[in-house]
Amino acid sequence: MTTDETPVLRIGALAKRTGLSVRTLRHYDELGLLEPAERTFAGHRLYSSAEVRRLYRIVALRRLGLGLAEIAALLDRDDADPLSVVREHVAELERRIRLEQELRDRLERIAAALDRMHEPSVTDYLDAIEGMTMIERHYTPEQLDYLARRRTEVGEEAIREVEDEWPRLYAEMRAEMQRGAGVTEPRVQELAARMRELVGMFHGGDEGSSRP
Amino acid sequence: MTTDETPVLRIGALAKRTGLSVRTLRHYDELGLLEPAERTFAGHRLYSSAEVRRLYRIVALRRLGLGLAEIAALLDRDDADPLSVVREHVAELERRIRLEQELRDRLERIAAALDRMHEPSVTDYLDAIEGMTMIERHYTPEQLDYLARRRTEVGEEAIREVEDEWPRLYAEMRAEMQRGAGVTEPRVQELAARMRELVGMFHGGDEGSSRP
DNA sequence: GGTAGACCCTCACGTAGCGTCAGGTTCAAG
DNA sequence: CTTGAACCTGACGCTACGTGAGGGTCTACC
Repeated sequence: MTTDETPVLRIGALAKRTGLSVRTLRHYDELGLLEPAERTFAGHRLYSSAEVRRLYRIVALRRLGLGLAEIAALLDRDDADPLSVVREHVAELERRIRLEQELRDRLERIAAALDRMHEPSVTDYLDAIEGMTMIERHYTPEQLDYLARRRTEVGEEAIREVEDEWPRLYAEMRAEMQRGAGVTEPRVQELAARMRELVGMFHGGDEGSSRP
Repeated sequence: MTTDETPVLRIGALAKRTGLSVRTLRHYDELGLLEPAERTFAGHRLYSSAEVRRLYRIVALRRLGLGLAEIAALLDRDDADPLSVVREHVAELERRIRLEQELRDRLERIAAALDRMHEPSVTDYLDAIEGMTMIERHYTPEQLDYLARRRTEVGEEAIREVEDEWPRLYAEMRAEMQRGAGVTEPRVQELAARMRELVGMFHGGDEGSSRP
């Protein structure tokens, strides 16, 4: 694997190197979530560094509790911002570590009590179970807010883009028409296409990614 | 909830207190894994402290990666040793914490590189993914050994039981036959049944609990 | 005592994310 | 060339619940 995009890992090698299963990687390919860079003549999958980078993000988001469909939607929107996934992942790890340390301490107290032939209180056990479910609860309210805000910001960016650009496009279009340019003129076509693009950002932009 | 076995938690209360779902608790009841202490006249489930203690062990063993059937088998065998589950659980938490700290450190380096507009190496990403799968790998070799040793010890107990009892059974059987007793005699039938039981411990004892 | 909403029951269909297997082709080392 | 490992596609199956339907119970309040 070189630092450019030369494909060098077959599916088995990638699976072994990452600890994932071949079945998992094929599953992701089937879903269009992680497609190989190319295939050999025989149909073998070849993965390059871009796929590895994307795979990191997939697995990290899985660990954050997102379903595969959600991950696909998110990655297709966010492919320019790899840093945000890493940041979230770090935050999640720190949360887990903290909760696990608390739970471990709690369990050590339970173990000490059992060692002394004292039955721990029921509350101890209930707290321990609750600690376990807290650890496995993937989204804190803060994280959900963050993701929701992210979606909103993308929406807001689109709105601002349209607001900034539309008057300029309109003014240029008007200038062209006052100059007597026809609708087949390349510049007019260009302006019209961009205007259609901006309009399309509003109608095709929201995919409704609520989790069942 | 008092310190004796008075049932006081209904299923919703137990679910809320532990962070588990009502559905999960019902599911465990259906499986006979965690049965309520009693039911009200209306059929509501009532859980006491004994159930809470058992539930702790169930959830802990789930976190260790055992399936529910395996947990049932293990708990039915080990109901006298709650301390071992706590111990294993502590060990698993410490393992996870250690791996998560390593992964967090690794990710922070990746984030720093991305911050500086440097693309991290592919090896960094591969290592990160591997770190994630290591964390989720439930059984360390030591734990597998421990569980295997546990099963072996149970097996050895069965062997000893047969070795101790068989000669006595055989001697009694011989005495009965030298007395002229027929095979239909109750005592002879009893002895034969016990001998069949002991033999069956060898052939029916191993459930092949390998995990796919 | 009556009411209303939260909580409980059983039953049962459905699912996400793979695991496993079958049957066959390709690749790489000896 | 041979052989065994690695790869392909296709497809059935699984675990541990989630969800909804339809109905009864419990508890607090009027």
